[in-house]
Amino acid sequence: MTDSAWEPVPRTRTYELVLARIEEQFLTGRLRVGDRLPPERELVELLGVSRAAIREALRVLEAQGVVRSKVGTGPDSGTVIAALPSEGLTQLLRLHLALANFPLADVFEARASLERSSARLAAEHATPGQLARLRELLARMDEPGLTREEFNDADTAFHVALAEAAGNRLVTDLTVAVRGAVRHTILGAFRQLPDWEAEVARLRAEHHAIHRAVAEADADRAGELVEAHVRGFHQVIAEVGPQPT
Amino acid sequence: MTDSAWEPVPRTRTYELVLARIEEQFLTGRLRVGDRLPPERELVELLGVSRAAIREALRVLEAQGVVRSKVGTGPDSGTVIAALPSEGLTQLLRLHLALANFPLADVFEARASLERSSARLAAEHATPGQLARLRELLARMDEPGLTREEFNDADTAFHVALAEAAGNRLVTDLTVAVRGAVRHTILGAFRQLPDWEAEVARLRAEHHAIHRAVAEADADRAGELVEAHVRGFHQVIAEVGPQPT
DNA sequence: CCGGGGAGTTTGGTCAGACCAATCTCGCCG
DNA sequence: CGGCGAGATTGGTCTGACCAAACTCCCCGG
Repeated sequence: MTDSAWEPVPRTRTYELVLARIEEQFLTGRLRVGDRLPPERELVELLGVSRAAIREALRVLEAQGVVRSKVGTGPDSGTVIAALPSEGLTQLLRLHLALANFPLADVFEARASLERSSARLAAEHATPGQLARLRELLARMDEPGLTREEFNDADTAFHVALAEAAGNRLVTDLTVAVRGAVRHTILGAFRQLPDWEAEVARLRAEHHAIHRAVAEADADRAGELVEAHVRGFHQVIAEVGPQPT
Repeated sequence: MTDSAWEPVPRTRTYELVLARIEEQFLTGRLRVGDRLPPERELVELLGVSRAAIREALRVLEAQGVVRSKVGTGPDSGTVIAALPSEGLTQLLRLHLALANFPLADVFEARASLERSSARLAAEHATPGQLARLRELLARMDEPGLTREEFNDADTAFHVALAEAAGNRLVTDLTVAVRGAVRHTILGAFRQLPDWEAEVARLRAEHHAIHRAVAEADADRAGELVEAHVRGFHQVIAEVGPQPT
């Protein structure tokens, strides 16, 4: 304990205190998803700080996907507690990706790991409805004449649906976020592909194989296939080189 | 395309426009980690918006771990681009955990998946220095008389070091974030354990086994051990029941 | 000549107060 | 009975001011 003795208390900013008060309401369960926060002007009186401080705190919560604000007097107006983690996660990942804090390879590595797990769980727990949803997205991707954007969005939806079938909300939101964060990168790479049709054919075949393994409840195979699918896709993206946004 | 036809453009708030401008600088590489943003008052003139709008945007970036602000005139004062994704991630996960958007089981499931991957990669790529770091943390955890908090922090550091040895920054930051987000929960559960000493002994043994597998470059075993370790720990935490913060 | 101690400057932090705009409520009038 | 408009509620934005931290730099005394 000789080092860092008497480290001074960091001056806390007002908006952080506001944030702490609000978080406290979450932890004690006094505020839950769907509830409305008091109006900003009321919080000013309750907490004894300026409206600017209140608003900065609310902006942070909004960026985290915790609240959503609307003007007006309606039942869903005002600032209400929402649960949109994937949006906040997406934005966060996207910025740090832009700042090159996360190499693209790391993102794909994480995807491979998470989605392998999703596929295994989905193979074990997927409901008929979830399997139908996967088939529906397979059909969508099989449609001829899709633009690269349309195909990618269906592709993303397929992987997200797989995560949903696994029944893990955190992994689902992470999947949504990661796909959202690299969307631009992927679309850029798609445009550079020497043979787009061949690539799409390969992706379609792999998706069908994954769906089959999941439908047959073969967790091991489903996991392996998804992992290989993600890695193979990364290979393709990496080969056309990093795209300037 | 019959539904949602003519969906109106959502009125964008000023601070979001500011955010977009700043993000643009990231994407084009004009602003990089370590650079300083113009002073708030200067941004007011550059972008033609009020200082409040600027500040709300900066708060968001700060919450995401993208910038860090300090008063004064020093070289590292002002608002500078930082790269602290784990802090933003931690806060985000913690709030959504508090709001019960993420069941604890989901968090542990994600951990199991990510850390299995980390262990495998670490077994393949760990440098001597990283292995030494792991040994150091093992020794720390072996010290007698540690408080539950001290043990948990060393435990967390061990798992983070493992992720670092795997060489994946995104996964490392996710690991830090997840551990930070459930720190309170874990400490609360620790206090309820019927036999703390026995549990610690088990954790120590498992950590040593993991380190051994990594040191011997046995990826398969390292992965299996970590996955089992995380699941077993979850079992213990879940058994003592959900703790009221 | 050297060094310490202000004064001044820069920069984020905070506040007060005002006005705008979207949206709903409710009662009046046709 | 129905529609429309006034008013209330609420977030969105701006202006302008002052505070406090932290550095720069120069002046004055040794």
